This record gives sequence, structure tokens and C-alpha cells, in this order.
Amino acid sequence: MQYWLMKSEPEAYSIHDLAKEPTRTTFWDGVRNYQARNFMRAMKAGDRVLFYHSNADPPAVAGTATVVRTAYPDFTALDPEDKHYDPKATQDNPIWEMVDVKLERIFPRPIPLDELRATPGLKGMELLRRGSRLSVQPVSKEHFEIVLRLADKPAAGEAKPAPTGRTVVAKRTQSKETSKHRSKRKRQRV
DNA sequence: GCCAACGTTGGC
DNA sequence: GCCAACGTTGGC
Repeated sequence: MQYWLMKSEPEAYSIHDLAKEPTRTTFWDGVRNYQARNFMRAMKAGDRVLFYHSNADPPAVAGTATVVRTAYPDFTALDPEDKHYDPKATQDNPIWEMVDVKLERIFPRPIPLDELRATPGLKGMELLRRGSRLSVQPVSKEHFEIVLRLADKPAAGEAKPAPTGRTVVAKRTQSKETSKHRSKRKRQRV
């Protein structure tokens, strides 16, 4: 069993779009990076995937999916009308491939990128590397499980242990809407 | 909107 | 093979 993370801009295709598919399954088209493609080639049915919302506010892991079909040609590369058309791709040499993934679970709350960064156990995760742009990337089993645990915990800052030396009655939980998260940027791009 | 990081392209 | 120019990704 292998573990992966796949990015999608929610304005293009979100985990909620996946949930609306008749069989909660979609083909992961549009990957136009060789390294990312090679990772998809390595995927096996049953592998688990973190579904990440990039270019979102905030960027976050939104849930999980499983691989249900191994790599096959991404036909959108052959379609001149398609946004991800690649003139180098042909029937005989499609160049680009895709896999099918099926929604497993939408997290009760998305795990924002800054929380992932603040989680010591996730040190070294590819997603957190400065300048990381890979849209398909491997995730270690350990990191995958830590993310799952975060998903079922209250938002960061709400479950801190009491300060040492004395017991403290649970404080009113902090607003989840920190000013950072609230900061509104205009949507650009598709 | 800005820009750092990174991948690709093409001239040489 | 080198590398500058260019395009894209994606956080902020």
C-alpha cells in the first residue's frame, strides 16, 4: 500500500465536485509534469490519496481518496480544445497519463497548510518543502496517518494541554477564523 | 497582484 | 551541454 497527495484548485475541481460524481470517482487529467506523471504511473489500485486544495483560502488537505484505476493515457492532451492540450502528444505516444480516484472521505474540517507546517511530526513532508510545486507526490505512511489524526481533532489551538503546574478549566475555544484565514484576496485565475 | 521557485524551451 | 528567457505554480 502506497500513499500519495494530489493537488487540485477547488475552483477548477474540488473534493465536493468529486463527491457529486455518480460513483464518487473521477479521472485525474491535466497533469503535465513528468515527475508527477511518473508518480501516477507508480500508483496501484487501493493506494490512498490525500486530496489537497491548492490556491484555496486557506490551502488545505480536504479529505482522502483511493486509486481505483492505474495509469492510462490522458486523452485531454490530444484535444486541441482542451486547456491542457499538448501538441506533442499523439495516439501512439500520448505522453501524459492519468489515474482514476474515488472519494473516500471528506474531512470534518480541512487541515490548513499552516497547521500542517506547525505539526512537528510532519517535518520533511514534500508538500511543506519551500517551493514545492509537485501536484502529485508520495507521502509516507507515518505522515499520512498523522494527517488523518489531525482531521479528527478539533482545530489547532483548541486542544492544548493545560499549562504545567495547575489544572485549568477548558477555556473558550479560540475562533477558528483567525485574521490570517479571513484575509480576503481577490480570486484570480480560473 | 506580487513574486519565489521551478520546469521547459531553444539558441549557441 | 550550457544557460538565459520564458511560462507556470501556488503561497502570501
